[in-house]
Amino acid sequence: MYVTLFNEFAPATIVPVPSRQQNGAAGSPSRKSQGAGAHLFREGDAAASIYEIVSGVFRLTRVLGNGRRQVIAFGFPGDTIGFPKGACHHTDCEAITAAEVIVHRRNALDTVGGDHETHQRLLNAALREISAMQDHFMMLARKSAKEKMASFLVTLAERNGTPIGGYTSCSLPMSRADIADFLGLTVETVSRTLTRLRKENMIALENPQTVLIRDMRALISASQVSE
Amino acid sequence: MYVTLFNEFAPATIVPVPSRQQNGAAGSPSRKSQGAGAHLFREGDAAASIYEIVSGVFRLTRVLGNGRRQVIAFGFPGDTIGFPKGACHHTDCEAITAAEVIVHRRNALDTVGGDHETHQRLLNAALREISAMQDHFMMLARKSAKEKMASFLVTLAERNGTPIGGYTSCSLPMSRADIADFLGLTVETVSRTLTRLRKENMIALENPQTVLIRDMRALISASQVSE
DNA sequence: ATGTGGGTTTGATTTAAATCAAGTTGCGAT
DNA sequence: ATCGCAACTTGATTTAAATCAAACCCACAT
Repeated sequence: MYVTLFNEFAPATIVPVPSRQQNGAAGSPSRKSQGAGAHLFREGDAAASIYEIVSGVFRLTRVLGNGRRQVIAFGFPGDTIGFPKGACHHTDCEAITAAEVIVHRRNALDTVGGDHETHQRLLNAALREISAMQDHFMMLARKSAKEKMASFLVTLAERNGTPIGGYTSCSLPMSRADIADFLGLTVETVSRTLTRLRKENMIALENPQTVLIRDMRALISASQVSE
Repeated sequence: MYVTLFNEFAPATIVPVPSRQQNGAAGSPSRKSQGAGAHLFREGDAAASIYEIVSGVFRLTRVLGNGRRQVIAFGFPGDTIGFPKGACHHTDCEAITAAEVIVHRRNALDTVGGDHETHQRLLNAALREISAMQDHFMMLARKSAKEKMASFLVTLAERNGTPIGGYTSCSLPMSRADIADFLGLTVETVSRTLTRLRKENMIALENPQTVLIRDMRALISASQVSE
């Protein structure tokens, strides 16, 4: 089994499950803190728990033979990271900021006698995830660097942004390399594309980790595949 | 809800479910024949059934604003195509050869009182699918045209190939355009890459729709990300 | 205060794949 | 047979992004 991470913008693998599941035979959930850079788990680890992100941001990656790496998804507070599929993880999961998670034992999932409703929720989450991943296919295969970058910022803003005046401010907790490996680009291209969006007055960079979206309409239209 | 198609090589959305589910309250499955080019369903259609492919090959696609198209997966006999996620399909599904499917009503899935084991199987299938899709991310984002093409042929051969002497013969029921839209390339690049693999003696083209894999070892090594 | 080094930006150049543009090939219809 | 057409292949050229290379910026440690 293998559920990983699901949210709107992440293509992928973060399951937003309303916080509950305190009771029942599933065992009591416990809290866990993670420093920035600490791994929640690694590819190949036995998968025994499902984590609910309370605070902080996580990054899910897969590594390819040589150096090539694919960032599968980013996980934000409210997302849940779980992992069925055999018994071991297929991705690395690392906190990119200090973070806190709630740990649920995953027994409830594989026992056939387990919680029916939990099952249902998990299945729905997995299916939503699949749909989101299909969108990300388009992104990776058919979008230009500018379209990718704009899409990324738009979804990040929807998820993470705070309104400032008429604008939206949005922090980029992940490095340029992470963004590049998520979008299938290089750091240089990510950087260049950001400056390009800046020069076109769609965004401003308050500092390298904070973008101000100055023209959401234009950004959204740039995120769509151009004619 | 939204399960679509899952198999090994398809990144995506074809669920290989052992043929059963004849009994129970789910309603009796019926057969359906499809001519080549006929749609099993379209994006936006209400999703009421799950289909099991008996014969033929299907193509699952998503379309982007202008002409850009992404082929999400190909479905072969033994694969099952289903569709939760709200109540409507998020992809087009078209038979690319004459085909036959078994139709299962999908009631069993959303009813909480439904078949527990079916649920479990579906969830597992979805999770396997997610894992496969993550691999396809790598493919789309990080592989060269040659690596993509080689990967495609290798998985197609595993799934579909028939041994001929020491070689493996493999039919390509889909058009070059389908392959291109699956791999995130253009038709021209697909064609050129095939000739290149041919000139390197890894494959031969018996005719445009049939490849003979002459050196599987080399093809597999070409499918991996080069140093 | 002064290096040191990671992360980021910018610039010059190369390159893989896209695009533009003809040809083939094979097939089904007249 | 041969016409017309769609699918495929091949060739020439362009282009977006990668690569190679050098600064820049800033936090942090000496």
